[in-house]
Amino acid sequence: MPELPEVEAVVRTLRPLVRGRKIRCVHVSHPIATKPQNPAELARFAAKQTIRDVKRHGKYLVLELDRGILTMHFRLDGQLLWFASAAEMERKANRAPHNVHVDVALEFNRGVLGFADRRHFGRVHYFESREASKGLHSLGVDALSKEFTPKHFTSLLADSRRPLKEFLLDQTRVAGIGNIYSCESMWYARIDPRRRANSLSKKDSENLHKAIVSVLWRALECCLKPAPDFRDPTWWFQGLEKILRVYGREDQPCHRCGELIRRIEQGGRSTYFCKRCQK
DNA sequence: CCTGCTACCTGATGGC
DNA sequence: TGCCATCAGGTAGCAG
Repeated sequence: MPELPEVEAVVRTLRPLVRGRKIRCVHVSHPIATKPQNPAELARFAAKQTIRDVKRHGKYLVLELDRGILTMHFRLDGQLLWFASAAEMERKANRAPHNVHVDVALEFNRGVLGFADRRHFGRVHYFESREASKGLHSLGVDALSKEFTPKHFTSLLADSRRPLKEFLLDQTRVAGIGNIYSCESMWYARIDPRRRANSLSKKDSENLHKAIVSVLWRALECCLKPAPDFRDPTWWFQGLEKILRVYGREDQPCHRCGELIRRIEQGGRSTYFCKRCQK
C-alpha cells in the first residue's frame, strides 16, 4: 500500500478497530519483517500493551502504545488483514487459495491483526519513542499536514538541484509522495519532471504544491470509498486507475493535448509525462 | 553532506 | 506449455 493516501485510508479504517485494545501477544512468522530488529524482542515489547492511538506520518503507520510505538511500513505490497481468531488466521494465511503471507500478527482478546506482504519488503518495528526511529525521525514535512505550505515547499525546492521527480520522491524533504502521485502532480502542474528542483519559478512551485495537495486528497477520497475491508484477504484499493491522468499511460494520448505519453527512467523508477504540455 | 546504484523479494505479464 | 525477461505503488545501505 504504497503512498500517503492509501496509508491514510488504512489508518482511518484501523483506528476504530484497535484503539483502546490490548495486545495479548505478537506472532512473527517471517522474521525478515522485523529486520534488523529481533522478532522476540519486538514481541516482548508489544505484548500486554494497549494501543492508545493510530497515526500516520508520510507512508508510515504508527501504533502508539502505553509505552513506545510500533511502526509499520508497507513498502510496495504490504497490507493489513483482520482475522476473527488465531485459529482463523492459521486456516487462511500463508496457504492456498489466497496465499496471503502474514509476516507479523498482533493478537487481541477478540481478533487478530495481520501484517501481510508477499514480497516481504514491508517492515514492523518497535521503538521507545518516535525520536528513536531513524525512519520516522528523518521524514520531511507530511504532504497532507498544515505545515506543508506553498512557502515551505518553495524553500525546499530552492535547496535542491536534483531533478524534480527525484526530489518529490525524497521522503526527507516532503513525506508521503510516491511514484504514482508525483507523476500525476507534475502533469497537473504542467512541469517537466526532468527539471531541476531549484529551477522552478515561484508560480511553478505554487502550482505544483496545489497539484500535490489536490491529487493526494482526491486519491484519499477514492481509497475511502469503498473503505478497505481487512476481513477480505483479497482486499485492495478499487478504482484508483480511473483517477490517474498520466501514470501507466505510456504511448496513450495525453488527456489534455493528445500527445503520446512517454515513459522515461529517473533514479531507477519509471516516470510518465507529456512532453508537449509539461514544460 | 549529496548523489547514484544495487539489493531486497515475489508474482504478474508478455514475447518467443 | 514452458521459459525467460521485464516490470511493480519503496527504501536502506553503500561507494564515490
